[in-house]
Amino acid sequence: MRDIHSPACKSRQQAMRDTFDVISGKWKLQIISALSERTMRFNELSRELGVSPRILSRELKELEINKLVKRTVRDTRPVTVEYAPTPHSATLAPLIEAACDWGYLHYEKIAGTRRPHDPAEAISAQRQDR
Amino acid sequence: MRDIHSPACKSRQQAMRDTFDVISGKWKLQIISALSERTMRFNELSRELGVSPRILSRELKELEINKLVKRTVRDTRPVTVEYAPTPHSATLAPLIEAACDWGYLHYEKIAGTRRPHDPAEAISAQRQDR
DNA sequence: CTGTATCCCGTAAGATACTG
DNA sequence: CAGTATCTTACGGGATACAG
Repeated sequence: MRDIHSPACKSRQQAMRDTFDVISGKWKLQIISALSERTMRFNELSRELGVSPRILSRELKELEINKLVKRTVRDTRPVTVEYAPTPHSATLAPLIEAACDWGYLHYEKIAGTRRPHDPAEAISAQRQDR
Repeated sequence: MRDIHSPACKSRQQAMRDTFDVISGKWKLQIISALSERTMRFNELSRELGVSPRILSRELKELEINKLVKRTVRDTRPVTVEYAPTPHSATLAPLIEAACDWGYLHYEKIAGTRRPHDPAEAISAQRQDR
């Protein structure tokens, strides 16, 4: 949170954008979390998270490009594919921690300052439907 | 990054989703960063970030609902409106730090494993084609 | 089983013009 | 200056069928 105009902060802003380019979207962090718990095959992961094959396939490719999941073809019959977390995906832990912590903090802030009958309402206020 | 199935982690996942519901989108964190540097008026902010009035207006409203920016109408002529960060927006600092840090780390990881002439290419690889 | 190919929809985001 | 109104496009995401 420094001068947005300084070269140093241009980089910071850029780094932040890079991060969110890589991990944003509905599924990426969920996939990483799930695989961090235990490795899974394609369909297993699909069922576990409730994500359609098309989306899952795309997300896994992107994660693999960024070295955040490891894809292993197992020579079974029929062939199965095992997806696993990587050392690099473990480095996301602090970010995930910070995100969780802030989620709790924000909930307290918002829910705590509103009348009792509408807790957590503002938290998703920006999403009309869903 | 614990058991995704445990009750504790259900809450964690939820907290993470809450966080990203609030700060996701192309502009929210950029707005907060910019305002943390110095308070700005509406058009100033618009030009500074290169975001259209329509989008900026919407983003600022959402941020205000979540107590992440403070809107102050100044009694000038014509009327001007000053946007400022809040104490609550300052609590995002650790998350922003973590995101910046990971962005750098990831850049090193990806760029470092690629041929010198295409740095940062994989970082946005997932957005190129399609 | 592991994906791909199609088709569809809602929403984020941009461009531009306009109002108070 | 501070927004709002309209229009348009791009894309994320979902459903389903199907291919290897």
